[in-house]
Amino acid sequence: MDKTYDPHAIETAIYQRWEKQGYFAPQGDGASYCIMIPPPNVTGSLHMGHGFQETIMDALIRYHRMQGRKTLWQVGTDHAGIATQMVVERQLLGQGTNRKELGREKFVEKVWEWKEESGSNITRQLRRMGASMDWTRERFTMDPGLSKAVEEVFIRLYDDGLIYRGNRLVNWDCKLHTAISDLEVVSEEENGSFWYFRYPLLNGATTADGKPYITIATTRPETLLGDSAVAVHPDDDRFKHLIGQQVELPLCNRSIPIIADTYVDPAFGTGCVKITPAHDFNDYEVGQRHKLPMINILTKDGVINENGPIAYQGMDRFDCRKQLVRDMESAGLLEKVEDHKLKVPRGDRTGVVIEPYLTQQWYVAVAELAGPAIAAVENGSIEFVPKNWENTYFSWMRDLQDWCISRQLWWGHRIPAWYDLDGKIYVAPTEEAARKKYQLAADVVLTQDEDVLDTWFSSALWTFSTLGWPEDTEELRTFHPTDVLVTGFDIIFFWVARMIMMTLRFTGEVPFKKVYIHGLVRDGEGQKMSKSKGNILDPIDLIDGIDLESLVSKRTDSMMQPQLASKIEKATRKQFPDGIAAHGTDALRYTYYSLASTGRDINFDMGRMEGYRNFCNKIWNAARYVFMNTEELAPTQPTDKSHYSSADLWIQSRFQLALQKVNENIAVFRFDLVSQAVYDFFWNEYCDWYLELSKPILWDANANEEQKNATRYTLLSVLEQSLRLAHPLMPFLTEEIWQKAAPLLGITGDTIMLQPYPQTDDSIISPAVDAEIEWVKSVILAIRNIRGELNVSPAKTIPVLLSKGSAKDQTHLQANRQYLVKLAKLESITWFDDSALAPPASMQLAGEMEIRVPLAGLIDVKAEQARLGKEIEKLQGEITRVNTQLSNERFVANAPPAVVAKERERLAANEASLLQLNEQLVKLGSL
RNA sequence: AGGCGCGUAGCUCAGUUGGUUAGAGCGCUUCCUUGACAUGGAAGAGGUCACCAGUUCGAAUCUGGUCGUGCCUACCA
Repeated sequence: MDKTYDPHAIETAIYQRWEKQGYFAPQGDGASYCIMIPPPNVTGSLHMGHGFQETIMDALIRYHRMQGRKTLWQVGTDHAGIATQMVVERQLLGQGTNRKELGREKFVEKVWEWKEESGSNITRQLRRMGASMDWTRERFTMDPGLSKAVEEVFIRLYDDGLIYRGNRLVNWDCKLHTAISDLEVVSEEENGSFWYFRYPLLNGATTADGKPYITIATTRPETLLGDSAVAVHPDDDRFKHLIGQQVELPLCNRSIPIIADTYVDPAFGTGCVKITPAHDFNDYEVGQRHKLPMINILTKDGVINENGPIAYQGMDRFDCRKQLVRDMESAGLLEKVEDHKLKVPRGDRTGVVIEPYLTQQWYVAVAELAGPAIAAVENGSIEFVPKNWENTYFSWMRDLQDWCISRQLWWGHRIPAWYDLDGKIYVAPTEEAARKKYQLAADVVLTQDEDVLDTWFSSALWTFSTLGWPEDTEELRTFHPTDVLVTGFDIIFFWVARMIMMTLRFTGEVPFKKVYIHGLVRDGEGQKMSKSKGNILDPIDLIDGIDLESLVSKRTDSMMQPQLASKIEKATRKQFPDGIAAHGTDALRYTYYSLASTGRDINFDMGRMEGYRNFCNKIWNAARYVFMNTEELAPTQPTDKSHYSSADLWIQSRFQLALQKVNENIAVFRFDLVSQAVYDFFWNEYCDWYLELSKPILWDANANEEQKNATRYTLLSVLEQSLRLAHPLMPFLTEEIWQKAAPLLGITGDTIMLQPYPQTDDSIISPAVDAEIEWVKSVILAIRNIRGELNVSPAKTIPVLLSKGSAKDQTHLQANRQYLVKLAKLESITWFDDSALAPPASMQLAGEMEIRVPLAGLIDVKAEQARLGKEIEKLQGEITRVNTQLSNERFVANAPPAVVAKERERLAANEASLLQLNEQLVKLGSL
């Protein structure tokens, strides 16, 4: 084995072997365990969030697979209607054409081409992460099986009256020419203006203070063209008398009524509100209440249409705004303009301002679906982790609006609805089926609806459509409901809630029993990663490494704002002067786990990743040591337990404790604690102590062969178990080493992946052995402390004198003398029954036992006095604290007896230690 | 405006139902190339647990409030 671990040399080959051998497929007859991947966009690429998510899922999958469960990780991708269509449209633009020129059929063909071409990108990256998903079952939301499920669901919901067509206001994206759902709109505060317009009163009416006009305030002047009324609050004394009067709508040559509605807040603005039912959600409601005309003034492009005055027709909505304000001003009707902050709704894909727009769309009536979906979480059939997300879920579900599912796109599932010439609707999978279902005469002309379904409609069916529904398949029976959904909070509404509703409706089962909600991956400073901030990290770059120039150009390529680019370049050069080193997949994964505590975002820390890369290297080198001692002569399992040294028994016991921690924490998704348990055990116990403790035995010419064999066996078998313990977290490294370790133990099996996970066995846990090795450690630490504090060269062997210990100390000493000599580098160990006879020395305590390193020629008395002084001071502080505590009667009376007893013991022990140290100090002083 | 989080070492984070001297990694200081590993080993330094009040024998932990900070939802034309 090489001296340094080189992940690059092994990872890809190992993965290819796993996949080729079919290890990712469900196996055996165990209880099923299934996770559905949240399908990434088929044309997308892997980012840090994906990396994190897949890493969590893979650990769960590998863990349960090794537990003997029949495990399926269902993989697949999403067609992502809007995102994908936009990418292809942009490409076409580059080729000097566009989708309209191509026509629908050709365009969709192009998208399929692009999907085939780029679709493998993200799946290749998933493989690099080591994700053990069953690629033979890869699905795509638009493949035939899933499309069939989509049709089936649509038709059944329609037939049940839960899907309907309606003419109402939607969020309209003027760039995409499609409706989008509320969830696809992001509102952010922007600087705008508040324009105060005067609407002249007609028929000689005046306001309470005698003005011949009323003033309204608006943030969207252009909507004036579609006004149907002006509203005031019914109890507003300033305007009460005007209710029912007419005002002139400026520039439009028509008059509109003044109406009363409690929607108006008299304290805001002027207390008068222009009402534009066709272009504002609130106004729409008011319009409905008062039966006002809906005047749509915009085309699908956001241009003023024929309903506007001629002067504005054909004008873009924002140009119109400017022109209209100018015109109002010159008409003397602009009272004032104020700066105003307002939330502007924008499409999350296009970034253009969304218009409330009146169109025909398809809707899912969600009320009936929501009930069971709420109940499933209430009664615990579905559990959120962390639990507090359930509140978010409830609050959203209980105030659910009907779901607009039609999109005016070409890429997606075409809506299975046909219209005859009268516009009558027929819903069926095909035209032929429609004729049959509705018994239509052959001469009835049918045309299919042009729209496609919202992408989330098909993803809502993901858990059961991927398993073959609507057929009653073996897979469905075996793997549904799935065990856990691992996803981010940002799509609880988009996806999780809708999956729950649809799955309950169509399978009668919950889609998953648990929902593990993880946090967002941010950069080391807690900033959201984004292109414009230039702080994006690519998981693949962290695995393979990347040189500075490539990183800079990657981060600054295709920047919209060049001044940002130079800033990003500078920051990048400062943060990564040498680029990013290769860390390997296992180190990246481990970093994710270590940061994956629940209920908070993850600030990705490069420093930590380096630490875990080092951990990988540590494992690698520990394995080298083990193989050095076992390769030539494979150890055999000891026939008698007595052959084991106390260190052998200790490390076996410690392994069990680590295993317990791992099991407990995986069950509650605490991967940070899982990773820490493995790290602590392997580095701080196995490497730091056990490997060192094995040396005195293996290198002792006097030790018998049975003892040596037992130690070599323990070295190897604990290593092998540790590899299995860690495999779900670091699959590649563990596989590589296991391949070498397993044969030495006579283990047959082609891969660690399919080996059983280590089994807990309480009989291996031994508090007595644990205490014994703790004793050894404490003595060694005490001696090392003396060495360190007093600067004794580590190369120098030193004598040690022990005294005042208990019988137990003596027993421990006898059994473990060799460990002390080797690990503390001792020349001799002498037991003094009478410490008064001890020569001048530096002293440390291990319990009551005094440990002395004679001073002669080694150390200066002053330094030793200072060291003792420090110890004494610390002890005194502690004694004072405990004394105060114990002299508090109420503490003694109220605290549990065990706690009081503990404090008393502590006081006694500290006082004894203090006495010993003081004596020592006096002794030194007399020199 | 409501809702949910967060605030612990220089940095990134743990800290179970209140109960030893509040932990880890990175960074820092000193020493060490000894036969697994310098991506290493040994020994250290470093924290008024944001602030205030309360409950309690006892609070990083529970309650209330303040400040700071992040996100989500709904929004006033």
